[in-house]
Amino acid sequence: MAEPLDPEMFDPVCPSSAMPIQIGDRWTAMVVLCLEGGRRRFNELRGPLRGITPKVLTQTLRAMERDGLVTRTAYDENPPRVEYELTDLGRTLLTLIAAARAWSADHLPALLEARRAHDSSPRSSLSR
Amino acid sequence: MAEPLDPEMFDPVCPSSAMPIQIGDRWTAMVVLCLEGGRRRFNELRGPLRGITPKVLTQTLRAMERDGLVTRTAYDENPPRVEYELTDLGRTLLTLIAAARAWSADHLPALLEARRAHDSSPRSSLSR
DNA sequence: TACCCCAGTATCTTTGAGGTAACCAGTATC
DNA sequence: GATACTGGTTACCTCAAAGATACTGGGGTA
Repeated sequence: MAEPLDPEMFDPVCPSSAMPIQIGDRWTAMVVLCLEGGRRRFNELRGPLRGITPKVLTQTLRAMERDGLVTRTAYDENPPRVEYELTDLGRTLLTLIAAARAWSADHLPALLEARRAHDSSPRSSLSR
Repeated sequence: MAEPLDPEMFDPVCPSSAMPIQIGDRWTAMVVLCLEGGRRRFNELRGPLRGITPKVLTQTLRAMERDGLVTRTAYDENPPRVEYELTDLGRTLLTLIAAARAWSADHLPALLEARRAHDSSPRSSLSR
């Protein structure tokens, strides 16, 4: 269906610790990006989504299905096969995600530097 | 300094239940919008941020200060006075927030309709 | 003397996000 | 025939964050 996903496509250091922008749940934007290239199976998604537990992936996908962002297709086979695909509505999030990534590219270093400076300032450990 | 803030500027129904885009913590984007028109005092922010408790507002502002998004200025007066103001970095979030709001204006109705349809579908309460 | 103001703290309860482990039904392996 | 494996999902528990409620402090006002 599509190229295999790059298991390193997301930096495990960044996700929610630094990135101040979030689309939907913590993993929604990454799922959208994983599905950008076409439909994917459940365990195919687990690779790039470093450290996501199957439970949380199920929750995320269910919520996205409910919101009309992805479709879920289950094939009556053995072993079972389920494929997820972006809807047109889900695809509209791509531009927004691109804007968020552009912001990060432009401004995240400044934010991290401010944080570092604040944390290492002697003032940050004193009472106000 | 600036016009008083409209206490109805945010819809208490929407916040995180429907809006699939989030900047920073739950309240960060709203704080940025409140500060867009100029510096504001602590209790001035509590009005439009319907239902925020002082504890959470303090936490939010402290985190934003740490990240270099706002500055905090305390005046040694009685009663005490503290003012918060957007930094240049904080101001860069405005375009991103505008993009998120534009997405919502364009697509949120479709998302909510998908959710409503899904929830009222008999299938949603059956086993898979 | 009592009370109010502002900008927060302190304490407790509730919510929910996430981790671990098990499940199912069929298929391959030994 | 018994065991292990497979993919997707579920049940159960834990722990940190969010929220509700109440209180602080110190000068100004009645």
